[in-house]
Amino acid sequence: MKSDKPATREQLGRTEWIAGAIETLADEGMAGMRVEALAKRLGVTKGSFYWHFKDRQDLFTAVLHTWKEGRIRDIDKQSSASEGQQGNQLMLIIDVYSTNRNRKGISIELAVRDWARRDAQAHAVVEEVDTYRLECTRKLFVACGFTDQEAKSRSLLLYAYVFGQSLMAYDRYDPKIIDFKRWIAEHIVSSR
Amino acid sequence: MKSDKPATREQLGRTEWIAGAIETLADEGMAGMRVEALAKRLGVTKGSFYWHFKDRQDLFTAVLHTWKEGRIRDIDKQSSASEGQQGNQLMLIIDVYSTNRNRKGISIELAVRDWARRDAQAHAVVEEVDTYRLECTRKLFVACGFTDQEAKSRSLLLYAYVFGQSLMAYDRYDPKIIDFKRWIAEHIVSSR
DNA sequence: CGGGAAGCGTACGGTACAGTATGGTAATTG
DNA sequence: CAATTACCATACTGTACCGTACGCTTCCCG
Repeated sequence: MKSDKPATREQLGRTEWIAGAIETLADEGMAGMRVEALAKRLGVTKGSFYWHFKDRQDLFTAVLHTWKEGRIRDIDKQSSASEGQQGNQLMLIIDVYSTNRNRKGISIELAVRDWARRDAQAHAVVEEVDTYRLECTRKLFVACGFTDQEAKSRSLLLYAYVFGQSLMAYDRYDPKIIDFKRWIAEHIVSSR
Repeated sequence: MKSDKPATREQLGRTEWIAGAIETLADEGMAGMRVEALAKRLGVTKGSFYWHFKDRQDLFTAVLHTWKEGRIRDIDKQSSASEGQQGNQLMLIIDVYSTNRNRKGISIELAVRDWARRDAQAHAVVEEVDTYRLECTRKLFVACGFTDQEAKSRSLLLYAYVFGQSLMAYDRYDPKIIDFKRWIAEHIVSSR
């Protein structure tokens, strides 16, 4: 029987494997999601992996599920704005994805989205997350006084911008890039 | 000696290999850029590949160079707007990257950008292309009457939006998505 | 204390791929 | 026509990986 209280385990479980896989996904993308490479990273061999997982696909499914749950939780946290602070909250969402403070999160985000371009399962998860995100920001925009249509448009613009921005190489474009980013954020959240 | 007039060749050259590689890049990403797989696609064996290329990296470099040249040409073409038509030209640029009409081009774009996240050479090429694009749209925005600062901000927003938009899965968000896209395009090009 | 199960290491077969070596063929050139 | 060259196929080595089979250890439970 399984111990009811794993408590302070020293051995690996699915959780640790999934966490390691997500780390690797951020660093190397799907190309790094190899059983033996992950095992090396965790300091074990693949004997452990095939104990906890049926095969690679089993891990992939678990990674997607874990990522989705994490995103949903983050979105819920970001959407809980006190009355009258919805505008600031939207600015904060943009900020989280526009700065280097969240480097790892962005890397995972991009890796999963690239994955989703060729994998139906990943695509479905991204679609769920996107729908949830767009819906939550829509409510924030509506709370800011925009019509439902405009709120939806601005939500789409907001997320498309932050994801696309993290794909570009604009470092040498202009040293005042930070000012442009602020202008854009305000232009998305407010009217001009 | 090399024939001065290759004329109607039936054999493969670097050009055909590069073209096939870019096709594969669009379909499968960097994961598909394998010598034997590319050879199969072209109906030859890797004996041909290692005649025309030193190694894989040689092909990669050539692919990046070819892609860059193509982008520069496209950008030049897009930037040559007749007087007073710069606004429409900007709308057209958004349209090209927002519709399924340019599916392959977008796929290549995303594949190269994902590549650039882990490869310095690809990153440098993307940076050149981005800088060139941002500069050209900046001029168009300036021609529309915006200040230089605002023109730069809008250029960054424009490209970040189109790239990010092609990363998202919003098909089930709202059937009127096309209206939202139009609103966004106008909001980026004009003021509100 | 004996036995079973959880958890992991090791060894193996099979596949896919990079790169090299070398051979074959058709066209070109002297 | 003989020799060279461009171009490609084939065969081979070495590596990396997936998945399986099986063995070893540690712990728990009766």
